[in-house]
Amino acid sequence: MQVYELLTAHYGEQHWWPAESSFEMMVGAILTQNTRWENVEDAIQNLKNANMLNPESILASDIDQLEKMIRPSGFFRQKSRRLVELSNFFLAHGGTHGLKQWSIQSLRVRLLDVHGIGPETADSILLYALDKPLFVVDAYTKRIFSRLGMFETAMKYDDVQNFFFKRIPNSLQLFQEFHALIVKHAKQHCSSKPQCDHCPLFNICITAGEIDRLSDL
DNA sequence: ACCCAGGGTCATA
DNA sequence: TATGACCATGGG
Repeated sequence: MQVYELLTAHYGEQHWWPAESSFEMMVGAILTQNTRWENVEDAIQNLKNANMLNPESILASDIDQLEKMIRPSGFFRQKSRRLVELSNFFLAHGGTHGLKQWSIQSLRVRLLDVHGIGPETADSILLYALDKPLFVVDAYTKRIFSRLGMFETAMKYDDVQNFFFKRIPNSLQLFQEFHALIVKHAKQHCSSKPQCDHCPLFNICITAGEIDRLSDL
């Protein structure tokens, strides 16, 4: 797909997800829900400093302590509960090694069954923590490609995902890079700038406010 | 003072 | 099925 070529030529290889372990990646996936990554980094650092970035410690801690550590990442009351759910799920399935034994589909169903894990969080975990090839759809993806006239913003998650499954090769590497590049582009170019210099994507700005203004045409 | 962020759940019609 | 409210902190 042409968008991928443009992005990768401009930004280079991303090598996502930024985490030192699979479990850390999963924690990050929960914490970054509708939240800037910079805030999540503070929360993760707090957990690391307290030696709490593992499922056993999270389950052993009381909820107040956990909430305090992840406060910078926002929504700390629901997210603390979600981390507990994640930890239970992680241990119940035999950790990263155990999880990797399952097929993509059964893993996805099980992840979606965890309270607080929706389609994007599930697919992110599958793609970046468990090395399962899936296309991750986020708000940026919808804005970029709807702006390019490929589909409507109102398309549902699974329909957008299938749109890409039909058009790009089924490759773990490609899926990992593609989503990372989309997020990279969103952060680097479209935060706080209506017009970007040397924009690799035809000056398509994809912040929430910008797309609303542009859609008035 | 306002808008937004690497979503998801729940209540309502 | 499909909207809307709500969650909460931190940066622009």
